[in-house]
Amino acid sequence: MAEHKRHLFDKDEIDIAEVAKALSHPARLKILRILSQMNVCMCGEIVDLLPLAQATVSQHLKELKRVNLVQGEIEGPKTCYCINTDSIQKIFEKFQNYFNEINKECNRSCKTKKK
Amino acid sequence: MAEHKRHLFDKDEIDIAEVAKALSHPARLKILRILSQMNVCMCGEIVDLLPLAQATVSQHLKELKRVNLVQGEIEGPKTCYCINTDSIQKIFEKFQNYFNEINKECNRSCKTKKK
DNA sequence: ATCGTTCATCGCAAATATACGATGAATAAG
DNA sequence: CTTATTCATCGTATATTTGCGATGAACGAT
Repeated sequence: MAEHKRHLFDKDEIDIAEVAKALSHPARLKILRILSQMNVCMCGEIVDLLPLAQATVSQHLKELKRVNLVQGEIEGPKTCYCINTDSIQKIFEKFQNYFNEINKECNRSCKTKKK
Repeated sequence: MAEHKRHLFDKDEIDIAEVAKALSHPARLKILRILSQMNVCMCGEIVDLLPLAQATVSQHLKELKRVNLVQGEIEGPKTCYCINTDSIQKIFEKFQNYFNEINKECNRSCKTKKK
């Protein structure tokens, strides 16, 4: 009786919501920043830069991979992570479109009666 | 032992994460769309357009107000909701900056070794 | 004053998310 | 083969989110 109704919405909204969810934790935002600065990097390096345990960071990375913001490739015992540039570009465009849409026709907001 | 570590991150990341969280549910994305199309509108109208109970919609509206995406004004027994245009503009700029930042220096991603 | 409408909030149940220690898989090095 | 390193995953505890019925507050209309 909770978190069951997501399916009842438009695919568009569900998709954007998924990405927003992935971006809804400071640790994940920071991981993306780290990855964008460090080029390719390994999980351990990220762990060293965050106040979180290795298991937790691994979970956050998994979530970022799930929505395609990040890609990881196993290299022997290590795993090499990096930003998924193409995907991020597309994702950002979706956000941009959404924001444009909800910001378009709003000259007539209730601020007119605000005072 | 959970959801306690948010405070340990940069204010910047915490702020963006807060907004992303508000945008992380399809119902809330749809509510914003509805508000942007209907000009000002009352909670009841939104409830009619969503597959959710009134109490639930009210909660979602509260969350959207919390991060300033929406403003609401009580008018007698009704409450008039509308998009907070100015605030949305600022919020979008933050997102934009963040995306630009993580997308900047990534010519050197691991796709080079992808194949 | 009473009634109906509109909505916020409370209290609860269930689902998810967050965090971590422990374990195990995979490989490199010895 | 043994060991050390790196990481994913499992299991678990706790916190948060989602959803709703029930209730009550605020007002307009009668």
